[in-house]
Amino acid sequence: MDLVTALGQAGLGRGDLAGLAVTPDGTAAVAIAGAGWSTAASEVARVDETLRPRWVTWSQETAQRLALAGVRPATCWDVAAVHRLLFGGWRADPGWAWAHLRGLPLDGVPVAGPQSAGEADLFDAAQEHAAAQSGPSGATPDAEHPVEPDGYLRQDWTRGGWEDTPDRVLAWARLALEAAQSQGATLAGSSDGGLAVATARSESTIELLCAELSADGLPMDRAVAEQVLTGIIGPRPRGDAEAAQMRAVRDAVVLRLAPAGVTADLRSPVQVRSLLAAAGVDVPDTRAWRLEEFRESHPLVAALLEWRKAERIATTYGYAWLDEHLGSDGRLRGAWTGSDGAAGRMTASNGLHNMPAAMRQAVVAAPGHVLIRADLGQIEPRVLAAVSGDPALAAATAADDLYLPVATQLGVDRPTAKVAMIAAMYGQTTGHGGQAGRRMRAAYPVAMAYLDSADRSARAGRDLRTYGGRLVRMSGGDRAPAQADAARTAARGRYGRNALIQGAAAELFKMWAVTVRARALPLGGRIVLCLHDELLVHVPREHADATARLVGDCLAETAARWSPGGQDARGARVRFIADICAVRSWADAK
DNA sequence: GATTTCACGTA
DNA sequence: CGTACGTGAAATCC
Repeated sequence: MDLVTALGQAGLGRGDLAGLAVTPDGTAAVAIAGAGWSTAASEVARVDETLRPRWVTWSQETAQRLALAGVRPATCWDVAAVHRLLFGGWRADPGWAWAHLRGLPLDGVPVAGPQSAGEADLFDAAQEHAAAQSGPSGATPDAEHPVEPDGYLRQDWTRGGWEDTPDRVLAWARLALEAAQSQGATLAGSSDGGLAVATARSESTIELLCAELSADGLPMDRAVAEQVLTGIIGPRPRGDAEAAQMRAVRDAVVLRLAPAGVTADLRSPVQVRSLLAAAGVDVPDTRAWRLEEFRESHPLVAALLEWRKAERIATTYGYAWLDEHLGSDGRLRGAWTGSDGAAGRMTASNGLHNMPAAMRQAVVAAPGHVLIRADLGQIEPRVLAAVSGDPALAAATAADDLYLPVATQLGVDRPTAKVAMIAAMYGQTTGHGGQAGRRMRAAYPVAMAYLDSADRSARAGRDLRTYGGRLVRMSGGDRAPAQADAARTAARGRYGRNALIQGAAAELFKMWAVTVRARALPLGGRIVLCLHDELLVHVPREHADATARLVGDCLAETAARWSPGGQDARGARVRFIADICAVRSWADAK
């Protein structure tokens, strides 16, 4: 009997949990209550298309292995992602997550997984060693049981030693299922269980998207990228000598504006500070925002700031960057994570999240395709309205430009209203209060109380939870020093209020993104970039309009589920808006 | 050689 | 008008 039939007969239906483990070579195991199968990744795809269960995985690694085999499941429950939601922080290896679920003392967890690239080699060596030791007939006693008598996961399993026999792969899948069921029960019992479970699902499925983003990459035109670089730092040098000479030429442009006889290594902040002092500019450090006020009066400063721009491109986003990360297929690739350690935003490496704006013109759809660019408008104040349940602020979200009704309400102009709102959300350090600030308290007391509460808790070292249920740890670690001075205490308060807004915005964004991922697939649409409040979807040109509409529809649906409002005591419905357009190049947006 | 600091790109 | 992240080079630590 094939797997689809067997699972169907076993009663596995849409959305039901099914444990899934995949070995590096693409062999899979599927576990449901009371039964399990060893199979090929391609069978996982067939089951997904016909029965569409929610696959339970330990971490994004499973999705990465599936993506290599061309398998892209619709949904999952990722134990690591849900662990980060429930318990905060970044660490989420199986042994660590398991100990949390079982309520075991954390100092007893046997050995952490690899925490840095530097340890990867040791980790691999340990894996090989374990595999060599077990051998064809050398299974150690209890090797088939991943759980120790004391309740912790066995060290050889958490290190990856489960991959050597089909039975062990299956046991690992079964254990993931068990972990997920435990996590689900915990979430369902939390204060807003419905939202928490929904958040756990989107935070999980984002891990599938991350694996796909890493595998697919961002479409980029190498010739355009090289043109951009040529315009800023000159043509590609032919060798190290030429590169050094071009650097020297760029340096000379700045240094000839220095006082006679004075020179410096422009790459050394200490020497730059001395150089500036010799030119009559006395600054405590040489950061751009500090130098900005001297740009007009001192040509040396202006030249230095221009030099810094070019130097940034040359060192971080130059030809070496293209050579290293832009594939011969015209895709820029980096690793993606579904949630960072603080508020749970997505992160990406290799410059995907901090590419200079000038380079956007090189981000171009493939022939016959377009990019649908969608970015959320004024996401943070709208999120504040939703998570705090402030009826007056919720009413203001009806406007396309939220700051206009806020300005009217406060009796100030729009720029003042905007500054007052942002100061309230993130905590100002200068010019405390002010008239606009006092009026904010009067006009939006519920929202302000929400922020004040977050600020107080954070300063006191009490943990916070975002609207969707992510734990933001403020206790322990150096985030809450016993003898905090006033400045550090205030910084913790700002961190806390920011984490609740940024974190909730990230949760809404990810729920939107996984919805778009699912709905755009039949049109051939693929998300190719997530940038905190902005999505890029790569889609065949003939489906451009339909995809643009779909992205907007997905936002409306997601917002309605995420922040119901209207029919209950929460008050007015919060409106979320997105600017959506179809473009050939990312730079053409707006 | 590893870690910290400075600086700056993105949101 | 604050927070977050990732990166690279210099400075510093061990």
